[in-house]
Amino acid sequence: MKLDIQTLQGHFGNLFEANLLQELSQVGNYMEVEEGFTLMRSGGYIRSIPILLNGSVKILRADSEGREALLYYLGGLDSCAMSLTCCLDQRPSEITAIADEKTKLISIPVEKIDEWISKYSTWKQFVFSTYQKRFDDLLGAIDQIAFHKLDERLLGLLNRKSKQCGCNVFNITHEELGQELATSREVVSRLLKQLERLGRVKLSRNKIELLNTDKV
DNA sequence: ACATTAATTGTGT
DNA sequence: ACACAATTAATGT
Repeated sequence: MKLDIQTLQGHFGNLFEANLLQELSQVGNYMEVEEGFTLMRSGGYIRSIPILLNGSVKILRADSEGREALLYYLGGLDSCAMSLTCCLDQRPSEITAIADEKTKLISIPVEKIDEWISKYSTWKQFVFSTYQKRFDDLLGAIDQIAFHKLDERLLGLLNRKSKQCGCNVFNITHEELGQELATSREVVSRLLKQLERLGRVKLSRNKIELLNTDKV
C-alpha cells in the first residue's frame, strides 16, 4: 500500500526535501503490524528496511544458547541501523526485530537506500543520525553492564578484607580501593554511596563498616 | 579554644 | 576524567 505525499509530510515534516518525499511515496510500502509481529528474523536476508511512523519495535540479538537479549527499542521516526548495514553489504541479518505494540511503518526497498544516500543529503543525514542514536544507546548499555560488574567486585573485595582481618571495619580510603579495583576514586565513592543507601555499608572518613554480613 | 591547612569525600558536568 | 564544593581530621598558635 502506498502513502500520498500529504500524509508523508505529516510524519516527516521538513526532515526530507520534496523530491525525496515524492520518491518515498512512490517506492515506500506502507504497512501496519500488530504486536508480536516479526519484522526480521536473525539469519534471514533483508530485502527492505523499515522506518517507523509510530509504535515501537524491539531489537533482539540471539546469543549462543539461543536466548534472545534485548538490544534496544526503535520508536518515533527511527529506523534500524543494523538493517542499514546488512543491506549495503548484502549480509544476513544478525538481529531479530519484533513489533512491541501495534506499529505503523513504511518499508523501503534495499536498492533505494544506497541510491538515495548519494542523491539526497537529507537522507544521508537521516541515515547518519540513525547510526549515531543507536551507537549512543549501545554505549549506555555497555556502561550499565560494566557498572554492575564493578559493583560486584567492590563487594567482593570488601568481603575478602573482612575475612582477612576477622572484623568488618576497615581503615581505608576510597582512593586506595580505587587502586585495588583499577578504577577511579570517584567511581568507588559513588558505588559506596549506593551501598550505603542500600544499608550494606556505613561510611565515614578513612573508615568503611560492613553491615548485614549475615543476611543477603 | 580557635584558626589554618591538608586530606578525604561528594557531586555535577 | 576533571573541577569544584563540602566535610572532616590534624596541626599550630
